[in-house]
Parts: sequence; structure tokens; C-alpha cells
Amino acid sequence: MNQESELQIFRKYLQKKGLRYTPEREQIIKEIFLTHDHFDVDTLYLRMRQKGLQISKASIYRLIPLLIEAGLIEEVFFEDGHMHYEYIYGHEPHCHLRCISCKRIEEFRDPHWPDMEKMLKEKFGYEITNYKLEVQGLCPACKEKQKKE
Amino acid sequence: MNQESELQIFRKYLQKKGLRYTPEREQIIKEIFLTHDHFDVDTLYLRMRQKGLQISKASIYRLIPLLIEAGLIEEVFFEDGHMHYEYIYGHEPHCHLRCISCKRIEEFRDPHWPDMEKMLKEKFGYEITNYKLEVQGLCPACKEKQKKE
DNA sequence: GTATCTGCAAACCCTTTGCAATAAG
DNA sequence: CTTATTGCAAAGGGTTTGCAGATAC
Repeated sequence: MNQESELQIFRKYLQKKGLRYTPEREQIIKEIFLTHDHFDVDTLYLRMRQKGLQISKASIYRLIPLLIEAGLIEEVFFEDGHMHYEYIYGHEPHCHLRCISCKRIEEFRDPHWPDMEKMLKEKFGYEITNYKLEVQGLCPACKEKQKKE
Repeated sequence: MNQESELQIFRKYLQKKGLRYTPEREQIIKEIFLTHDHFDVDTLYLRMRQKGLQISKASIYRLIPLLIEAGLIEEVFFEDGHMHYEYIYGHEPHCHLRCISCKRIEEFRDPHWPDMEKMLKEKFGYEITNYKLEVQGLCPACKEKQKKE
């Protein structure tokens, strides 16, 4: 569950695919691993630049599909014209509750998911690969603000 | 629940906002109302052109936020580089199960949602405006195909 | 009459891609 | 040594926007 083992998972994935483990890829992955927050390409890129790491955006864009296929990150939502990702490996699956006003995000577990998954398998015959429950609303603070207006 | 009443809902919405009910808007809305399928801007635009309706894409793009705010349509998912919408007014809320291979979509009800909504309100104090449960997987047909390969 | 709406084309922005040089295995 | 990867800059594609003329109210 430490950083070493996640890098190793990715190395194995690359090996299996005949792809290469480069310093650039290692730097990007380490930067993603640093936090469990959601991220987007531009923010990640700027964060790395500020640290003096010179990585091109193209390399980040090219790495993302690999990380998704390796099961390390996931698309979480599309907002403000670009995709947002989340580093998921080793973390319990969770859902997102977003405030439509201040964009704050709360995470929560869906206790019903195992039942739902079973139901979907039985009813539709699908092999489920992932699920995403996204709830939107007004957080308490923004609800207050609206009242005052 | 018929077409007339949905148009009226939209007219009221426009009136309240000081906006105008134009023939172009009416044509676009009627076209969206024709089917309950998911749609995207380009498909809608081409469908209208084939019928000889001359509407600019800009007008469709400008109308969409209004329809969402009026509660008539909803973003359902972002795929293949563009957003997909769904006409929701008067329809029971439902979730989507998508095949990652053939892109087929099944709809289903989430029987646990009322419980979840209650839980989220109590735990986080949010006023919930909408939710989206999106499940991905392999449909039975695509599962068969993969076995053979 | 006034403010909104339209179509058009250009601008925008995120993402992808072609290329020549570089580097991993 | 072969093939994948890099950075760059240009291209791509969906969406937004500025504008001038038209139109709803």
C-alpha cells in the first residue's frame, strides 16, 4: 500500500504491454501519488513546473490512459471544460457529493452498492467494471447565503 | 405530461427571466421532445437539418443551459469528446448501465436512492438537486466475443 | 422602442498528433 | 539496435463569443 508497490504495479503493467518506464513517467506518477485529491492535467502540470520539474503536457496526456488501464486512476467528472481524475489504487471506492455553488466536494460510501451490483449482474447479465455515483446539491453554507439574498 | 405543457413550462421560465420565446427555440425544443433518447448537439443539429429546419448550432448551444435550468433536460455523460443530454421532464429518474465495448445503454431504477438521499441530507446538510448513477461494464454479447478471441 | 436573439465566423480551450531527436530495453 | 518516448508546435474538435441585423414584447 506504499508508494513503492504502486510504482511496481505500473512497471509490471508497462512490461506486459512492451512499454517503457521512463524518468518522465516516474515523476508524473510520483506527483499524482503525493495527494489523494482530485486533479486535472493543467493543475498537475503547473504544480510540477513550480517544483522545477520540466515535463510536457503531452507526456501527461499520453500517460493518463495507461494509468487508467493499469487501474491506478479514474476519471471522476467533466467540469469547467476539462476532465478531472482521481488516484484510486488502494482506496476504498467512494462517491461524490458536489456543491453546485462553491464546487466543494464531499466523499461518502454507498452501502447499497453490493446489492445493486448483484441486481445488475442478474438482471442484465453484465460484467460490471466500475460505477460512479455523483450527487449534486447546495452545501449548508451556500444554502445560508442564498437565503440572505 | 403532453408536449403542450412542456412548452408552457419553458415559456413561463423564459417570462420569469425576461427572455424571449422565439420560433427557433420552439423548433429545437419540439425536436428534443420527439424522443426520449439521449442526444448530443451535433446529432440534434443534423437531424433538424435533414428535416429542412435551418437552425444554427450556436442557437442550440445557447438554448441548452436554459433547458437545464428549467429542469427539462440534463447532462447525462461526457463521451467521445462531447456532452450527451437527456430529456427528463415527466420521466422517472433512472440510472445508466453502459457497455464499455459496444456503448449500448441500459436504464434502470435505483431503489435505494430515497434512503441515500435522506442519509446525505442528514449527514452533510446538503439540499440535493440531482444525482447520477453511472455503471460501466461488459454486456453479455461483448463478453461472449471476448471469450472467443 | 428597447433589449434579446439569430446566424455567421472567428476565437477559445482542452486534447491529440506528426515529427525529429533521444533513450529504454 | 530496435522501437517506444519525449518536447514542440501545429492541428483537431467541441463549445463559446463578438458582431450586425432581425425580432419579440
